[in-house]
Amino acid sequence: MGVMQIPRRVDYALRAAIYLSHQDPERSCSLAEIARHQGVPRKFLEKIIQNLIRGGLVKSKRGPDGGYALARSPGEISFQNVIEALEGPIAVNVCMSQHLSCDHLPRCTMLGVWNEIQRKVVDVFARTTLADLQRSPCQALASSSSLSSAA
Amino acid sequence: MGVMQIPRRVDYALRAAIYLSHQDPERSCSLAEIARHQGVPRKFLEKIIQNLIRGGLVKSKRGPDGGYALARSPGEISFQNVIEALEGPIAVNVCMSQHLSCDHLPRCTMLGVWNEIQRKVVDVFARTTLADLQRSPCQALASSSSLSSAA
DNA sequence: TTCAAACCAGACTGTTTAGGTCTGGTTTAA
DNA sequence: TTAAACCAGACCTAAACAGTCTGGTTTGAA
Repeated sequence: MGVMQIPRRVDYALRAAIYLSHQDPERSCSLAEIARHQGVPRKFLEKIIQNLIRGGLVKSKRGPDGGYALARSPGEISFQNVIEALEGPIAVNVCMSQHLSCDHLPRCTMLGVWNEIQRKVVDVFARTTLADLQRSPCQALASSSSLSSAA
Repeated sequence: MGVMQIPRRVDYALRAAIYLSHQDPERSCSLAEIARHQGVPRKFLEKIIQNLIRGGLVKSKRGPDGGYALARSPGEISFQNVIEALEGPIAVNVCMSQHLSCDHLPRCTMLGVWNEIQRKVVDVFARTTLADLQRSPCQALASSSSLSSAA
């Protein structure tokens, strides 16, 4: 079950970022607070957030009453930013990653298809920011037409 | 490297199906022939093709001079058919798979995004058939605009 | 100044998946 | 009756996944 499925850690990172986007940006949220609200294992989340810090998306404050806050405004943090802070560049097939060389060239007829998927996926992740989720508390059944422009 | 990357076995299955789509449908292609032409490990490919057979996409002929051929015309075999024969239903996040239940509901604001990605990915895989690849031997640098209609 | 609440860093671990391989069948044309 | 081919499933190794553990360092406050 689940080809092309995003890993849990990415889901957790996005949850954390979204949580922070709802808070006062001046306030530091402790790890425990975020973990509790999002239902994510505390220590695992800690490691994940370090990636967001190294990626410049989150800033931290140490010491008592320390914690985390977004380093930029929610409108300036895209899903792609979060995902790539953890995973590096998105590549739906191996031929999409390493400098466009496919060892089965020049006869691989699939490249166009991978290209199209890649483009569409990255497009959604790039255009969707944390700010886009701040309204709409639950859109479980919506088919998200409001988020996408026509490709 | 490679979040949301399709596994090698899916790539191999598609290669094999595409290879068969180029052959005379009455002729049986041996495993060795397919493996050689597509540069896929022979025994691994054998196991993969069994999935395609169980999925009704490929038929086999046993005995000397036996082999494999497509069970339907190339225009009636989509990427989605091949992928799901191996992997089961496509689900870009866990909440997309198990009967639309996300344990963080009703507050998960991401569902709309996953939904959109899911829809776009499945759309491409569903609309692309083996017949679409029979012309265009190499479209490495094309951005595949001919394959997609506007979403 | 010392305590403790918080973050930081990296080693470690158990389970699953990926990507194959191996062994031993069964079918069937020559 | 042989051998070329497919069939079926157990097996294997390495990596990835999802966490946990241990032991730091920083810093506000008593």
